[in-house]
Amino acid sequence: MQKSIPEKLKGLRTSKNRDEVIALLQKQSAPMAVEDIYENIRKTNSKISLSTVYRIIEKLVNLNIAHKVTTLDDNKALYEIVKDSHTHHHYMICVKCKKMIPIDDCPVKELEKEIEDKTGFNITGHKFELYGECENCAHKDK
Amino acid sequence: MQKSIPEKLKGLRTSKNRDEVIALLQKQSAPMAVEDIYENIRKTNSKISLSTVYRIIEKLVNLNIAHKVTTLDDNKALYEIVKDSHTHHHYMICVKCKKMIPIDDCPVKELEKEIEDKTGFNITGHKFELYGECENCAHKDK
DNA sequence: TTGCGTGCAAACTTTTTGCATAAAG
DNA sequence: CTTTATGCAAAAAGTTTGCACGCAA
Repeated sequence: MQKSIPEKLKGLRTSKNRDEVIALLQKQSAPMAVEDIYENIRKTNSKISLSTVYRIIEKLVNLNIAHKVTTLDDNKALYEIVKDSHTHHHYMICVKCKKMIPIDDCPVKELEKEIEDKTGFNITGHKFELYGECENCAHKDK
Repeated sequence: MQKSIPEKLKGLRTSKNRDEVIALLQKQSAPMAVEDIYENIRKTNSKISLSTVYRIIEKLVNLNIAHKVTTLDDNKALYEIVKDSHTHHHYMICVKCKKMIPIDDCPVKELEKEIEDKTGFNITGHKFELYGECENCAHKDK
């Protein structure tokens, strides 16, 4: 079982900024860019700085509270809250509208075990993304 | 069936630089960063410029000769020659030594079809990467 | 001769860092 | 008090662009 976020934060000083970043990420259904996190928080907390957001994100990733997600079309990193293993999921990314659509559960788990046995690699994580046209975009144009 | 590289290049002017980039990428078993391509080619062709490499890579990606690969630990893009569907493969990335180890074939194909049926998404590509410790690093230290 | 491909330098974007100050414990 | 967290500005790192020139066709 995974530790809860408050457990993972144990030992650190409290920080309003950090709490706001966590709360914001928890509300999202798709990963967010650092810049977007910054601008969003800025609406209600005009003092936070971009470098603080970067530093908070770095910490959250180290504590395994957030994950980095990378996409093929974008040079900037996206982040999302780590889901525990049975809510953990992946995304389909529409190559037209760029929407990221969550896939309900993770279909990779069994594969992972198989490959582990076959190769002797000790697998601790994975990344899985699908690209294509979402229903909306497939119906439009053409 | 896929078009061959010379077929894909049809219509473009010949370019020594582009040929060297393609030849270099074809020799690799793991994807390369633009900077590495640049430095490698520079050893024998001291005149090529970094922006030319970027422009060549952009063209190769548009022509579907090369692919972009993104990894979680690195902010820079990596590129590799597009493999046709039956040699197409994925990587296990060692979180310690950062080595990228190819997984022989693509175990995702069936999954893809399944998800396509279930969701109505028209899947055109995917990304699949495994993270963990390679055999070497697992034996070392600890 | 036309215009694609290239080198060079400058601009841009994203991320990291140094330093002085504020706030937490 | 001591140390972590923060803001600001500057620096780095990666990528893109403008311009003039060379070379392929």
